[in-house]
Amino acid sequence: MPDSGFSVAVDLVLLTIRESALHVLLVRRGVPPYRGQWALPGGFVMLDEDLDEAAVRELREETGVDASAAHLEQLASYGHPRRDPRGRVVSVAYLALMPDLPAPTAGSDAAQAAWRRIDEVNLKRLAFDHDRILADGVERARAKLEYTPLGAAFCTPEFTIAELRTVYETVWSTTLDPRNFHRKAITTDGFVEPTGRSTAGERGRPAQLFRRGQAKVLYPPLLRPPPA
Amino acid sequence: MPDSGFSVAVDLVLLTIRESALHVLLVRRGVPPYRGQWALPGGFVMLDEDLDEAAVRELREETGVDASAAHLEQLASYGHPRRDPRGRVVSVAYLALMPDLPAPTAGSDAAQAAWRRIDEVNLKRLAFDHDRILADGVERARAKLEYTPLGAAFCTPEFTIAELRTVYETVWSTTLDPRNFHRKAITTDGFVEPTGRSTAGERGRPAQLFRRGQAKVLYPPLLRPPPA
DNA sequence: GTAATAGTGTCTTTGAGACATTATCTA
DNA sequence: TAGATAATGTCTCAAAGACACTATTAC
Repeated sequence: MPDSGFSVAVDLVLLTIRESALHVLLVRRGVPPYRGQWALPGGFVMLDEDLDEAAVRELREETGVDASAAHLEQLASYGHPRRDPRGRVVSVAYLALMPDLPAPTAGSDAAQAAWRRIDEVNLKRLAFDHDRILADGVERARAKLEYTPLGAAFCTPEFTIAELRTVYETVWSTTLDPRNFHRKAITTDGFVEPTGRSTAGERGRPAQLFRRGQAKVLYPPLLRPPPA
Repeated sequence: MPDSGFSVAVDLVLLTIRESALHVLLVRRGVPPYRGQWALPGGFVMLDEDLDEAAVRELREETGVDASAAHLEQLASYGHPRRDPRGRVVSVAYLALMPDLPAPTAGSDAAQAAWRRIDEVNLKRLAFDHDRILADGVERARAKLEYTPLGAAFCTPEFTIAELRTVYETVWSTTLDPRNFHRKAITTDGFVEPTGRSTAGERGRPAQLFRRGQAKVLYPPLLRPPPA
């Protein structure tokens, strides 16, 4: 009775911040369909694999990134009957946030990979329905910064308050008052925790280093400036 | 190269409020596996069907509910290799919120359907991984009330502020100050909009009737009382 | 010293929490 | 009339926004 003719894929919206801009990792497809076009990295789920496992594996295989260095969460599933000309493919999209490591971004296949600025890539035509998946991923990331400490996922394990603030400013495309942000970061329970260490050798006064706090959710949240 | 041996199902977490308690619609399975056990309503996606379409269809077929009467959104996907003994089934779960219509809840199959109180059903063993799907659905509903006007999805098209407040109190298992809630509902842009009509024939002063506002998100949100 | 950046403090405004009072209906 | 429920108003407190100042480094 059940139709068993489905394939299941995972696609990754892998975001990072480099050169003060939000970037997504794209791969150029080396095989049809959409050969030569840019797409999100991804691949098919194997028959004995859980979805999360497949996402971790694809992250490693297609981008050379170890899952422990990134935050990874399920985003949503996309299953239009004709979204893939090869057949009936349901894609489970994952959102990954990571610091700007000098990651190889070396695709296992001959496909080339590249970080692209979010604000420039939206204009391009991505393969499949990946423009919509990307848009959903970016919006999820923006929303998550409001009520979780996950902004730190874009930073190295130890970071300064100013670095964390630029993450927020970059992802939200806004500017935030450094003093108010500092107060919010310090006083909100479980947002960041001090390491005791400081930066050195930089210009200006050394900054204290923090790591991500243990909170799952920020209370109260750190809301984006209203759209108006 | 892609494994095509997957089946894809949709499962529904259909929530409503009746008798001052949050209820979920469950069906008793008439066929193996898990015969005789309670499960979320759901079924397999057909090969020419989009995921959302399948969710709407299952909502109609398994519960007799028309999608226009409910709020329906994708929740998450579950794909452990052995979550279904019949084979490799990936389930795309949907969350549905609806008013307490005298819905037939008549399963198309011989399966019986029943509304169960959330606080009582958590103890029981549901089929498959449906206990986890249900928990995720309830948490999503609780969170959505904070920053969207979707609490109104539990109400009839026109409702009073007091009715909307009891929705929040029921879903969050808390009590809210009627006067503060009234102020919040009225002054938050796009939360509710007046119809001009009022209740009549009830005890006490008649209440104004409202319908759901147009806002996608509430700003500022209406936060749950802190867990502490 | 100067320039640069980090960190702290204060005032104001907005919004939520606590709570009293008035308004309008049914019985 | 009494009883019930709706709606509004006031005071207080917590937290965000705006903004000035002090602290600590490199040079």
